Amino acid sequence: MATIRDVAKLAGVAVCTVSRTINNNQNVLPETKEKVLRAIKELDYVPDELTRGVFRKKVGIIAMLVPSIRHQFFGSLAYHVEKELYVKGYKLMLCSADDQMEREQEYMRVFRSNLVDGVILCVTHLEDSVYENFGKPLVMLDYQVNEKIPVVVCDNVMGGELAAEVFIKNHRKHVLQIISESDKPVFSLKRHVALRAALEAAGVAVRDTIINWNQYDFVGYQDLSMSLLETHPEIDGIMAPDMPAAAFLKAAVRLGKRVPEDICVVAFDGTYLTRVNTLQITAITQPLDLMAEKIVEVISAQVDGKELEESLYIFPPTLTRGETG
Amino acid sequence: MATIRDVAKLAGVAVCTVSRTINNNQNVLPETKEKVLRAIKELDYVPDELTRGVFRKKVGIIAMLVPSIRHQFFGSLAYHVEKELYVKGYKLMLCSADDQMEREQEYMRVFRSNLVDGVILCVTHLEDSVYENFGKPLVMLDYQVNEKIPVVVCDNVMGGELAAEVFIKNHRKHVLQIISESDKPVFSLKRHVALRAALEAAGVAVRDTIINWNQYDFVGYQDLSMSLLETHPEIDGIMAPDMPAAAFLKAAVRLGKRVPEDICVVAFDGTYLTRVNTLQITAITQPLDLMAEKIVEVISAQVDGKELEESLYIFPPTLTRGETG
DNA sequence: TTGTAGGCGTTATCAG
DNA sequence: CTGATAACGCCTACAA
Repeated sequence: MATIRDVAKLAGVAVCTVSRTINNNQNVLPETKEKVLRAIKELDYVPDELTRGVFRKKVGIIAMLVPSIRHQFFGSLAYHVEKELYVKGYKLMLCSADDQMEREQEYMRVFRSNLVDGVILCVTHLEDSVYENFGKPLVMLDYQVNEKIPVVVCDNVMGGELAAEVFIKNHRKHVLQIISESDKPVFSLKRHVALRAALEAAGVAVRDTIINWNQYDFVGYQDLSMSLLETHPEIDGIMAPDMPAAAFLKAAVRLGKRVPEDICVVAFDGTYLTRVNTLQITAITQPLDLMAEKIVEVISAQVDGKELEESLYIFPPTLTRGETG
Repeated sequence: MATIRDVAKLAGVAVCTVSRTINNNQNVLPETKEKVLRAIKELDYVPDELTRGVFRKKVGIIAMLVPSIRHQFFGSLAYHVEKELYVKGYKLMLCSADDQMEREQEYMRVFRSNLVDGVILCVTHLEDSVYENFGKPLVMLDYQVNEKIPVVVCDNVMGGELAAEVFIKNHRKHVLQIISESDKPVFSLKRHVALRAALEAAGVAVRDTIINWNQYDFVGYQDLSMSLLETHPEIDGIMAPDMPAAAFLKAAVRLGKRVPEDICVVAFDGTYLTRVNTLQITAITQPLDLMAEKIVEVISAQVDGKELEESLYIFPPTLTRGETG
């Protein structure tokens, strides 16, 4: 790999002239510039972004840490985030904690070593102090450590209420909600509180099942849903994230239940997992494109040293009517 | 952010002593080491991996360029790749070309700027010379430029034949295969040649529909499948990648066709998209875990300057019997 | 065992 | 407009 020195030598100019040519382009005689560009082409020279990064204290990479790349929700979110980042000239470094705390910790360490300019955190199992003392631009998705660390999140209360409406309109009596276990007061818990409140006010019974994210893949959800529906045949409505929702739909159909007459399924998130099924699943859809836009706006503003006006950005979800409720 | 100098000052030693403490740990008096470690902790010092990278000419990051992060196939593959990379101490930088050549090109440029140690390429729309003159460790997934650039791929011929068997056993007469358009002689085309050969030998008619990856999302596939099945009611078998396969299944059911009696669906890839449906889709499953293992082995061997014994690694797919054929 | 000096590839400063 | 020179933060000789 050619260095800037090689280019300078070949072009017969000083190193800094090459540097100027690559960067500002100011104060370089057109013919000198021409010579330099020819040498660059000749040597197939590409500036070392690593070294540049050392100097500028900025590499142009934003990291995004997710529980697992496999989850379609994060795949979709990452898709939109990457798109927005690209427009601003950043590259995305997508990292998967693989649902392990140890790896989450290791990644947080790596992020602090200047390999990235900022971090989008979709997973927050570590101690608050880790985030408080992180020392680099941060955006979180489901948990607010303090007012200094911005959060972009969908309006979970509204989401829970939208779901409740669906169940009420369908005259449900026993609704089951699948709750992801959490060691912290994350925003997504609010949807469950809201759903319960709205349903109980309407005289509907609500049952909670708490699950561990890292314990289930689709097959696991399938087993869980089968046994739950068998044990509790009274259940006539379910709210769950997309993947478990699909599993419950599958289980319900297998058990001979009619959908939506016997059982309603409402998926929370609304990725295309809710559409691939023969029956389209009714969903509370998070506006991932808008959220991604805000996430990128917030993280890049911080990288540029700007002050943020708010620290909490809430986006309303929408109800996507499907055939399951 | 504290630098190595701050640590040295606080610990009352020279900079290089700190460096040695962080790295080798050789030839440092236990008590000196102790002092240094205390200072590191005190200052919450994290070495600047950027600078280290400049020196070592290695950053510990491997990039993976995919057509689009949204595609579950690449999400799953990335999941396994990341897992293997992590074990070897590498971080993954997952990049999405978003099905645009321009972005593919831009990423290839960035990759050469030393921000990554090697690249896993799942998308290869550029001129061969770009890959030939890349100058960094490379692994490709579906296209062999030359014998110097290693390829990890699933046995597409075998995959096509496995699919053909399914159709033949089900006594199909008119099979449709969905082919991704390609400007290059990629390996995945072989599955279609193999399927056609095997089916025609058995007297089964084969129809091809060529699609453009970047033209369809699930809704697009749904429209396509609907119109194709309506226009060609004689079709009684379909081979397609997971997502279009799911779309065809949905369309078939909507059109009142019985599955698998009236129409068989075989998905190629076998990600969990084939499992979330009420009917599990029969699939030709690529061994992504094994492939990822090999990919990482091959890329890291190159980063370490080792010579590769082979340049083509082919993995047999397996037939996952579902309920659609 | 520890410290000093020089270099990695760039860029900014300040002469010329 | 262009060229030395120092600096970024770290690491490896080589010297002490």
